[in-house]
Amino acid sequence: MDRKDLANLIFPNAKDYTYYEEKYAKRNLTENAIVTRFAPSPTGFVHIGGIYQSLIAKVMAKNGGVFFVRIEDTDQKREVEGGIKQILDALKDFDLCPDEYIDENDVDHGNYGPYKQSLRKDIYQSYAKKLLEEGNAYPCFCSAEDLDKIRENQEKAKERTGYYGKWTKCRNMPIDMAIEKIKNGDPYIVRFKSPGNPDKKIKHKDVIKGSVEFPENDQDIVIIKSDGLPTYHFAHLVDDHLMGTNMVIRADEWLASVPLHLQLFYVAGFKAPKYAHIAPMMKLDGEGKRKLSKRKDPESAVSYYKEEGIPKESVLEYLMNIANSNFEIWRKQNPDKKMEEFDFDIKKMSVSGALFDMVKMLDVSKNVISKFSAEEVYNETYNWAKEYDKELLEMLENKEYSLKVLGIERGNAKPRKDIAKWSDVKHIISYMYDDKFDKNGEFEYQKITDKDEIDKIVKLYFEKYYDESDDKETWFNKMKDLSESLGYAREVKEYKANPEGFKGHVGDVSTVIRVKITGRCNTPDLYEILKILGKERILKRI
RNA sequence: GGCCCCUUGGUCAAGCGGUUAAGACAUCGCCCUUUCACGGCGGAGACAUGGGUUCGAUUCCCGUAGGGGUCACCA
Repeated sequence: MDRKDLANLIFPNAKDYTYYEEKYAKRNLTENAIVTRFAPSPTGFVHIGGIYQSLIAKVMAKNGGVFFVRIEDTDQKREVEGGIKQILDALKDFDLCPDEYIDENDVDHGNYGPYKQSLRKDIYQSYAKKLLEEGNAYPCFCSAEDLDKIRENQEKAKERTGYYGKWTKCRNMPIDMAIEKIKNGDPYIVRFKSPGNPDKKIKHKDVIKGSVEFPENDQDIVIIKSDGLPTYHFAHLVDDHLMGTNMVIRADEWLASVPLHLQLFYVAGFKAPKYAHIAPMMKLDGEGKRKLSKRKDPESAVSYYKEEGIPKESVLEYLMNIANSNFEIWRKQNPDKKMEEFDFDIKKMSVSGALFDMVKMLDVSKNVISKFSAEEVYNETYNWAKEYDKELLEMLENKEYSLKVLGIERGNAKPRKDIAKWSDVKHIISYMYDDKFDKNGEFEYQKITDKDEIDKIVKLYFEKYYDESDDKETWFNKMKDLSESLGYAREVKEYKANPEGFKGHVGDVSTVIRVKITGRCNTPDLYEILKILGKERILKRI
């Protein structure tokens, strides 16, 4: 009885791995094209970090490379129904559609599928069989209790924990004995037989982190679990080899596994990909920082951005900012270029995690939205409202009118920057809608607060000065005339030069009109507001 | 605890042995402005710490402290 018999006993039906080597031909790409991937688990939660990773993967693959998505569903306990659709939808929402993927109906798009690990069981088993035959893997019969015991002893002896070297029980089990146990029906899993020596170091050059040095791996990690599915590590080896991945872009929590992964590739005889470990986004928590957490931080979910109405362009711009900080300088110089034109350099990515700064994200978003046309703002807000705000939706039903409202101070050289997210819009424009405006509300006036004075100003203005057909200059001059007639300065400068000589200035007076008509002391251009409101509606407000 | 990585203003960050140590967000002041926003100008604000190496260290080396990651039949 030899290793081959053992391998055949464990995987009697597995094809020889060479079958897959031939089936999945090497990709025919230009020399520097990057093949990379996003490999999420369908857990029902899409983390913003996944979008971040995909963004980077997508831009890395843009020059003739391939960006594919592979669903990592080997842990069936964590799988959630509809998880795949959620992931795909999220990518689509952010314009990050992969070149190759599997859809929610298990239909593959691409020639290197299945792009879902639970559908690749046979493939993994073929490769596990290969390792078994070569003596690079072995069945392990240790129970959970055995493993606990080993760990206990290790802790007692103050040695590293894990299944390795002298602590292993099954690594050197005679083949005949293993065969007998299997035939006997003893439960087992398959382990990798690590050739590593932890006294030796391996040097690895990470694309982002640079040179790192680790002790060699000597852990005999599990490659095939008792359910017949592979562990992440083994699936990574097989899938990324077969799918032709040449750069693995993943979260930096994987960095510590690099010695293992490199060893796996080496032992299997395959060329290892390059690794780029990206630092996670962090969040301030008391004194320290921690990763953005699914449980504690709503902004960790991609759904948050959709719900808040933060446009995808804003999120993407902000993420690009974090990824390559010189992006914002480029953006300033190239305000109208598409983000794809930015010369992204993965080597410039930060090695340590940045605090996620929502204030800055919203600032980025204000800039992004300020470049939108009124039509675009309208459409986006409308779509958002359809799903999240019925009241706003009603306000927007009159498109022609809404377009006017949203178009105030928009489209010129210095556009308004007051909208950071679609959920802001209702509050920003509400006074332009009569049913949202309560003329008897408690308004806060700025300088002039005396009720009689306010009434006097308003009365006089609408009786003597206001004319709907005035152009802006005339309107403005009349405001000055009004001010002057009541003892206020025509010009602010005039007032500042001689504050004793006036009751105030034209700004104070126009603020009274502004508050009376809008209920607010801060609004965009009052002339435009009055114009859009129209005489009839205005008079009802006074 | 073992192993690994990191440490420049409140935040994100340029910097690669000699700089007045960029820029952005936030903050403050001024200007512009009939309000606000925008825009312009300016202010305050940083190289964690102790040793080396060097003519000279934010930059290189070692230690200390702090932070983060990882040590599963989870990914």
